[in-house]
Amino acid sequence: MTEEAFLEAYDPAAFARPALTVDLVLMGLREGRPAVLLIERKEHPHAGRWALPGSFVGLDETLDGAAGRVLREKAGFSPVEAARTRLEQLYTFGAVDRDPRMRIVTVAYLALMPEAAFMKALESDARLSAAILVVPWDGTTGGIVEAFSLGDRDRATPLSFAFDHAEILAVAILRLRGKLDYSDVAFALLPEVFTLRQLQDVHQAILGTSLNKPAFRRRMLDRGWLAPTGSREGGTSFRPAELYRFQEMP
Amino acid sequence: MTEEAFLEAYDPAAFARPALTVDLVLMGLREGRPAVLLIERKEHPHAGRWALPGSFVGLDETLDGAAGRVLREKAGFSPVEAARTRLEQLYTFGAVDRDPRMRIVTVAYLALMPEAAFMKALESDARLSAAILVVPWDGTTGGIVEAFSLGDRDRATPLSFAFDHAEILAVAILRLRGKLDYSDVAFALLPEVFTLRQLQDVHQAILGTSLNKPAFRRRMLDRGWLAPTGSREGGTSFRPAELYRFQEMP
DNA sequence: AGAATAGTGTCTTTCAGACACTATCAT
DNA sequence: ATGATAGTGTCTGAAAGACACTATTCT
Repeated sequence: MTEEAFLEAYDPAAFARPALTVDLVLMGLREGRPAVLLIERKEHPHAGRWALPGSFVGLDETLDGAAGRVLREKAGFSPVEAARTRLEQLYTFGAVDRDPRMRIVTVAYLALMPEAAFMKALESDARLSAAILVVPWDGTTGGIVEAFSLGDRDRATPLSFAFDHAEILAVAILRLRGKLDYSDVAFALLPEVFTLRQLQDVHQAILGTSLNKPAFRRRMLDRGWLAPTGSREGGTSFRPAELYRFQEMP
Repeated sequence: MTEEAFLEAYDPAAFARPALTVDLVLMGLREGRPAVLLIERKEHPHAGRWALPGSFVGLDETLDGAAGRVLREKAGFSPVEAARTRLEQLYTFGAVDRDPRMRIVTVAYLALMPEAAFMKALESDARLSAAILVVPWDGTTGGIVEAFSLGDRDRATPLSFAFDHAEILAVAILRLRGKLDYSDVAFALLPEVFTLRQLQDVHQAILGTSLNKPAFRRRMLDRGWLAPTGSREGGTSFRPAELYRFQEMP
């Protein structure tokens, strides 16, 4: 916009333009590590490789709207579940040759959900598979993200990604790490009520490091985001932990 | 991409698609505050309002490439200057009605430059004007950005923005604040060599707060990003300060 | 000498890391 | 009682804020 020569282009079809899609990093936690939902491509190009679920952006929907639609159409979320999922724009990828068929620019989104919703989405659509992400801790640089099928216990054969989706995943993990301790992203990966131990596990899974227990508890409780529910977890064979609920800053 | 029904769309013109642009927040510092370069719109819509420089994204250029082209074509940067300017993707705005003429999605970029380059760009193109940004310090929320013409010393009449460009500016300021103390963004607003006082002024201008001098110096020097040049600033009527140069982390 | 800022020494407070300790629950 | 984890008290060290002080340059 703000183009002087714009008026000449008033006919929307006058100029060739890139196609626009959204691609979603559907992220949850499995086995104490970040995990994503992927689709195995059946057609060319990149047949047999793993891709993020996505869709074209319609003329009459916002980017967030298109991302929400993918959540419902491709991950089997009900409108209520989709509204409860934390959806955040990540970055826009526009390399000229990122798709060999034609010029496609994609707006990547990060969708965070608790483990239960992650598993439900996985089961809702046979095309979806879950992959565990293994991210080397190399400080702040992009780093290479490796993904392994949930069944691949030995982490023997890493999955290969379609298009630039490995890059998108690397950006997703980095963003998550960066926002972890000043925002409330971690709570989007937890159920409604949770223990402090679970919260610490989430942080550790995202950071890929272990954290000091007393310091972590102090920091979390001092922040004022946690409201004790008064009840305790059940089903343990040891002392059950207090359950907390996330509540906005006052 | 990753659309099953994709093959049906193999004809690039088959589906109506949003137009795609880049818009640039050309940012420098003036009078100890953040300032941006804006273009006053002459045509409808939003004639008389102030807009960010931007352009459509060509089929054969990347997003970063299109942003660099705007830098050269609209801000009069030479290729060398453009390459030296720090250009960073900010966020992608896709509200359906953000442009009344047609559906346009825009990828916003933040371009940071030292004061000299900022003034040179301002003078290179008569259509460009500089505006001082006044951002209320309301913690982390979006907040309203007000802009005033460089000549408007009393800050009497705020400029009104075209399209959603006020929102884009708010995101830009917030991003800058967020990255200020873990990244090297501040150095992009300073000349090659600079004093610690100038560095502190940049931080204060972006944050909108004043900072503790000894603590600031300690933090900056301990980070290891500053290399003393051995020479001192000139032209002062008092003790001249040591000049430093930014150098990457080892 | 005086003015003005550069640059530092040090005290205090705050907070993270570490470790050990106590508390509580199921079996 | 035992085992296992929840949860806390406290020491230590690192780093920020505050304040006052010294240092250096120009006029």
